[in-house]
Amino acid sequence: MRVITWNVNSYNIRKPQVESLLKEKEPDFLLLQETKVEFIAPEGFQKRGYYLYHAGGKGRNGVAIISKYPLEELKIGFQGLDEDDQQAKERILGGRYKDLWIFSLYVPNGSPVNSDYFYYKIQFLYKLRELLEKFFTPQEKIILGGDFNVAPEPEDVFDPLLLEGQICFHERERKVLKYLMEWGLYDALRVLYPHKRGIFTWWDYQFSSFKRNLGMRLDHLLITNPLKQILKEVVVDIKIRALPKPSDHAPVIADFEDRTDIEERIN
DNA sequence: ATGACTGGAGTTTCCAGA
Repeated sequence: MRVITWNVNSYNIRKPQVESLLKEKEPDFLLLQETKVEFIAPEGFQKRGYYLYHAGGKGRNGVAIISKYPLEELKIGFQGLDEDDQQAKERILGGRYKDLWIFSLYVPNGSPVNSDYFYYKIQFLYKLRELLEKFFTPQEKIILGGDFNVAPEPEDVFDPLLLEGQICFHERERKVLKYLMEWGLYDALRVLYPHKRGIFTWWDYQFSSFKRNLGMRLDHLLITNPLKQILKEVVVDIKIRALPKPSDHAPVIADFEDRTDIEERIN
C-alpha cells in the first residue's frame, strides 16, 4: 500500500502535476491540501480508476483524498466535536476503507506568532487529539496525513537558531504537535530515519530557498502502531519541487506492506 | 546589479502563505 500527501498550493495550477504523480507513483491514496477550489471534477480520476473526495471552498484551503478504493463514513471538519468551526470543514477530510481510517489535513498557518490566528492553530491541533480520543483508539489503523505547518524538531528546519520562535517552529506549536502524537501516533519518516538532517518538504518561493535547500519539514504522515509495524519506506519526492511552476511543498510518499503486496510476492 | 515569490480575488492592488 502506498500513501502520498502533498500540499499542491492550488489544484487548478498543479492539475497536470497531480495527474503525472498519479500515473508515475500509482498511490493507493493521494492526500491533497490547499486545493483552493470549491469543486474538482471527478471524471478524470474515475477514468484512472480512482475515487475523489474533496472538501473545499473558494480561493483558500481545501483538502482532498484521491483513493483507489471507495471510502465510507466520510468525516469533514471537527464533525461530532465542534460543528461551528467552519474553516475546519475545508481543512479536515477523512474516511474509512475496511479497517483503515485515512485523513487529509491542512493545519492553519497561524501567522503571525501570538495572534488570534496563532492560537486558533494551537487549538486546532489540540482539538485533533480530542477528535481522536472521542472516536478512535490507537489500536486501529489510522493515517493522519497532510500539511501540519509545524516542524517537529531542530533537525526539521534549515537553521534552528534562526527559526526558533518563528511561525511553524515555535515551541508552542511543537509542544501541541507532540501532545497530539502522544495519543498514539508515529511520524512515519522518523520511524525509519530517526535523526537524519536536511529532510524538508517545504521551501519558500523567495530567496532561491529550494536551490539552497533552506527548507522545513512541515508535511507528515502520522500513523498508529499497527501501520508502524508494516511501514517499509518513506521518501520526499523533491524532484517535483524542481519542476517549472512548482508548489512550494513536495510530496511525502510512504509504502506499507499489506496483503496485496504479500499476494504479489507469492505469485 | 549584492536583489529577484506565488496564487486568488477581482480589478490594477491587496491578502495569505510559512
